[in-house]
Amino acid sequence: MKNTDEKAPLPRGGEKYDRILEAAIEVVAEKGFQHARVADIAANAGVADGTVYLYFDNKNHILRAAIDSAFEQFSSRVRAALATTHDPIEQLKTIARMHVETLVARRNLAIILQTQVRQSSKFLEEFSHHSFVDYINLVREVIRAGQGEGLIRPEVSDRVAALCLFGALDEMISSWLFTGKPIDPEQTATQVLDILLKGIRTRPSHA
Amino acid sequence: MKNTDEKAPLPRGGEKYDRILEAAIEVVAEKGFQHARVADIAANAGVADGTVYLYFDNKNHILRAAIDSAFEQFSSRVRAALATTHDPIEQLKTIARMHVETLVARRNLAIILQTQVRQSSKFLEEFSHHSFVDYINLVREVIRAGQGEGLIRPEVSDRVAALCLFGALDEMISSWLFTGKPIDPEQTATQVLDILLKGIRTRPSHA
Amino acid sequence: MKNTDEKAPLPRGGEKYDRILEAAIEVVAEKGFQHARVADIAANAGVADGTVYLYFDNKNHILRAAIDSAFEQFSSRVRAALATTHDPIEQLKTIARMHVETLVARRNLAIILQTQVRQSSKFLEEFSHHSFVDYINLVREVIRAGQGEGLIRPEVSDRVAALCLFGALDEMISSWLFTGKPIDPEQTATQVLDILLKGIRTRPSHA
Amino acid sequence: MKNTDEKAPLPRGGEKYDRILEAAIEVVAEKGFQHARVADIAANAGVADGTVYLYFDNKNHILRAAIDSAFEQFSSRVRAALATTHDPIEQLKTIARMHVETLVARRNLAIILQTQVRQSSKFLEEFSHHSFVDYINLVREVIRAGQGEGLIRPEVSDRVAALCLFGALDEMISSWLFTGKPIDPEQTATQVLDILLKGIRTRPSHA
DNA sequence: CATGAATGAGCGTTCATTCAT
DNA sequence: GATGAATGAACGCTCATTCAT
Repeated sequence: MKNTDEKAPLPRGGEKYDRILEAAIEVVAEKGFQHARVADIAANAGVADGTVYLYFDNKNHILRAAIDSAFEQFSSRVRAALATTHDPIEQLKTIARMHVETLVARRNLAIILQTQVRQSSKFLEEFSHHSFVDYINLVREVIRAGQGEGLIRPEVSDRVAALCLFGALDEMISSWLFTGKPIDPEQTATQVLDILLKGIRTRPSHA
Repeated sequence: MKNTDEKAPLPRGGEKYDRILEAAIEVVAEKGFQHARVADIAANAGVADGTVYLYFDNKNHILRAAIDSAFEQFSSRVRAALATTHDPIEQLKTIARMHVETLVARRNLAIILQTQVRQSSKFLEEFSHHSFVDYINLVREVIRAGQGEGLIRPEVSDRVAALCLFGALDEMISSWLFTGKPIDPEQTATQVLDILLKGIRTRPSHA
Repeated sequence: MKNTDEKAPLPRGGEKYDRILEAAIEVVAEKGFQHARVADIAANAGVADGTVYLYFDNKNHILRAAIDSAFEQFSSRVRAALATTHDPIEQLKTIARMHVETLVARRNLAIILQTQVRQSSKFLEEFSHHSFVDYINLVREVIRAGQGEGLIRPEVSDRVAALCLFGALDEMISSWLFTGKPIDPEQTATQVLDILLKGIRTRPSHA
Repeated sequence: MKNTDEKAPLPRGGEKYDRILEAAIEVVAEKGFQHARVADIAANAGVADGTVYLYFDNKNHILRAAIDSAFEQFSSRVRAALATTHDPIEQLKTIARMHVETLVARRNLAIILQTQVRQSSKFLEEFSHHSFVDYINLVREVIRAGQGEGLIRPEVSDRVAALCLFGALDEMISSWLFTGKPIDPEQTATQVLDILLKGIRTRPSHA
């Protein structure tokens, strides 16, 4: 006889599922995860408190699902965009631009990524860090391709380069959120990439 | 009748004050701010629960004081180190190395800076974001000095460059904390700075 | 985003509401407001601690509601009783008798009125002093009616007379509670009213 | 061998003792007993927190001593005043006048008597209700004297009459404290006594 | 599937009291 | 006697989660 206590798997989609996810992003961005009450999220999604638990195991899992979903969406959009060119340098530009554009366009998501993601991986039961690693790997591949084509210095670690790019872009977003000053995604991405590609030092005259 | 509601200013230092601060850093790094109970911090500091409130207004202020104090210590140590050379490039190397070294040496502090600082400035009553800005400004000054001496490209925004440096270093620390793999601060700093200074692109032959 | 901070109005009645109110009167009469724990009240009402907060904003409001409700019930019962006669003297007798009878019958309520009401109006957020004033006004009207009919001395202030009546009755109740000796409501009311109506002085022979 | 754990009796007087008592009356009148912190009282008296415990067993005892002392002072002043005449009616007038005058002159004390005394006898460990009974007995004696001289109706209970007088005066004070309107002690006492002595009813024409 | 009333564990903070100096 | 830093028990309130309807 099977253990009938096993819980049926929760529905991974559906209209209400999405509404709850959207509501969670909104409320968590507004108040932070700890101060976002499940009741708030439910109210914002237009469902009863208990309904939330028909779609998610618990509060932590809502945030986890929201972050995962955001990363996945972003990752797949980037992958799609990368298909339009084979020039690794152009691809890096595309990544940088989309990164900034996406987060500037979805401020709530940006707030959550800035404030909650690091929390998540340590204190919420391990959000699938997976999707973040995926994204970084995407960048690393592009860099290695660039190295293969002789466009990027071979002695540079693709891992370090990818982290530098991500970290720099992230810091620009962070600064935008803190200062509140509007930024131009195109220009911001260009500035960061310019530095990453060419460095800030003046070219040694004829070394 | 004297107004007995005014609170005497709390002691800013002293043996117990320091013990509580240290305990807070340890416990918060371990469990996260929300799950760190005041009772945990008190026990860890070897004082009674109520004693904490002889030194801090409330739980939030403990974390705030810990972060502020960490930033201040770091900032002043960096300033001191910068005095040993006047070469801006060398100074940037010093900053990068000390940044990584300090956080690798104080893992708990690194965890808090990674996981709690962004939270703090948004959801706890504004930790003095001040000390962070101070640090960024320090880097900007060095960069501007480098531009003045013709060592750094003048068309680069010192603000963007400083944020890129900080973001990149931060991401390396973050990656270290997540993966758990030990890193060599010296080498890490060198790698990041190499990229920031020279870029990742191969030198266009003789364009 | 909807403002999820606005609180839905709490239910003003219902079975649980009443049970909590009754429990509060019992516990507060027994231990005093300050020593009455919310947990005590909840246990006494047979509900969980948190349930109390589904019906009342906070501990203070429970007491407030209890006092208000008691005054209102009493006030309306007295009003009803007054309709049975139009003789102001008889009406005063009715008021006095019901006042003593009601509180003797509900000892817990008497205790609360004696010990908590004055507290409430000064230190808890103003219980609706309103219902007390209502009661005093009722007495004043009866007295004025008596003056209109030439039954009560016109030079007497209706306010002072009403306060004297209330104060005297209150003191009898207070004395009963303190000494613990049983009293006969009918007789007590009669004695007090006799004094209020005729005074204690012997009639000056033929002045 | 005697039990050396016995506590030495606390000093019942002295400059600090009085200062603490005065401070307690002020603070308790202002904030209520429960919200009056021992630290407030100590600060107001200009002594250290711990010093309070050199003179009083605990917080409750401070209030108890304050109330007792007030009643005793009042009682003895009244007794002295009563010696100036032997006419019981005049004596009642004196009592009424002094009662109102004293409390109007010492508003803080009036507040405490209104709000804290009833509390005391039930919830603070029995303040010496004694001093209150003393006061009531004083009035009863005067009334009995009046009855002996044929000035006061013999069928009236001296206990009830005394309680009526006290209750009525008390209610006038209470009304003053609540409404905040200034009152004339002389006139107030006269009005109350007029009612107590002659009643509010018009004299039956020639019954 | 959906509801939302009910639950109760959990914790930050206060403050009367003590005692080493 | 006097001090005031330190103590730690006590409790109001919140909110994630459950479950009868």
